[in-house]
Amino acid sequence: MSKASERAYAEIRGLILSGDALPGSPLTEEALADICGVSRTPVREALRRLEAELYIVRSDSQRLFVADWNAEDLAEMFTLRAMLEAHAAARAATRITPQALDALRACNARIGAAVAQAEPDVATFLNENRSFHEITIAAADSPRLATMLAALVEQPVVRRTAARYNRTELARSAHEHGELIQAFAAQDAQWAQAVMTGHIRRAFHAFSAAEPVP
Amino acid sequence: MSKASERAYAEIRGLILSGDALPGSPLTEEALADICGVSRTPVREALRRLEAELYIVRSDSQRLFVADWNAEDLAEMFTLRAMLEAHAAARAATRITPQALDALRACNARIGAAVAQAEPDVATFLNENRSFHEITIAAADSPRLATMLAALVEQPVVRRTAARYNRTELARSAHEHGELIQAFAAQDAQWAQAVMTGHIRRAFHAFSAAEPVP
DNA sequence: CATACCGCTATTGTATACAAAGTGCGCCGG
DNA sequence: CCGGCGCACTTTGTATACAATAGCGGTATG
Repeated sequence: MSKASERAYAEIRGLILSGDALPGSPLTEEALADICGVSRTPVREALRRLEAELYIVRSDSQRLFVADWNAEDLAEMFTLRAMLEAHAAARAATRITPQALDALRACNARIGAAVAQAEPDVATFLNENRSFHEITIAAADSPRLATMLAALVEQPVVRRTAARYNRTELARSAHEHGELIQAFAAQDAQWAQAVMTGHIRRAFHAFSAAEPVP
Repeated sequence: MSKASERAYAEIRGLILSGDALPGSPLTEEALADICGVSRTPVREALRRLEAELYIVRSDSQRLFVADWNAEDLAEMFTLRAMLEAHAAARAATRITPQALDALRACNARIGAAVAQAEPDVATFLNENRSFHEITIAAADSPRLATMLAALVEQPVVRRTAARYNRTELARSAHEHGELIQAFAAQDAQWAQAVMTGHIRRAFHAFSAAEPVP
């Protein structure tokens, strides 16, 4: 996607995820165009994409509203993500290159360091965690899977999950990554799948334990 | 999606799936606009959607080409479809309404009739089969799942699969639907999931047994 | 007082014009 | 003859103008 479209997408997505645009509230193309400082054309493209990713919904006839994600929707997202990302891990186990494996090791080393500190460096954790999962998904070598997962992995959700983790849990997360690396090194698809499933399911429960939407 | 966009989408998708637009061949917005008899604007929307569904790919910089689905891609599609649609069946098992269940029964009765004939009515089979799966997915009550599956269930692929089925296999397909209905009636999610998995996996192997792309 | 009809307005859909960017071809120089 | 540079053309991206449509409110009538 090109500059203006991308900007509009990021901007509108930000409005929704930050809560500035409340669930159920109407969105008009022109108002968004003004906010983003671009014309309606790129806004429309951004909206199509956001609609496909279920950030927004179309009413009876074509009016747009911010989607309302309830607890059940979020649970379903985690379930789908666990299924698909575990499948990705299984694929990656037999396809990953030595280079990618090294990249994962480096990534997880940085996560370990960030977590080991007296005051864990959550920002680094989040960045490296994202890289870790991105490398894994890339190693699965399935554009379809990558596309689907992209619509399922919401960084604000991940952030809220990590914010809830204490140091022990952050360390456990890093440990799970380590086990995943072992599974990859052994090219054991089942193992990788199981570890990833647990990894995501645990994140789900940590997320659910967090206070409701702020 | 509205009239012109929808038309462009259907038209272009048709070009690709019919083989009129060969894999790897370039597509230009203007040429497609001419073919569809609309302007570039709705064509662009259609292309975005087709890109998201991986019918087309974007080159290094923004030029569009017909995607090239090889055997591995198709296998991955079936695998993902089996996973997701089985999950949908599991959800549907505990959520389906009596009305929807009746609709499935009626649907499958028509499939049974179409298959029982000396010369099976494949057209009816395909229509009712599609309805059957659509009702199931709707009963799962997960817009996300529905969106994802929509990009995975290609009717031309289904058609080729069914064309390969002989009467015994068509009947077996109907029988599997019947078992799914039983699982739904019993509200047994695991059973429903297992039956659906087998149903799709069997379709995959029937499809693979078919001659390579004509 | 309720309801139905009509017309205005707000919003989305489509077309077109223009801007930007990339590609390929031809020309020139080594 | 080969390689690099530059220009023209093709193609995509964005803005804007116009068309169609749906929603809303007012008014008039039963």
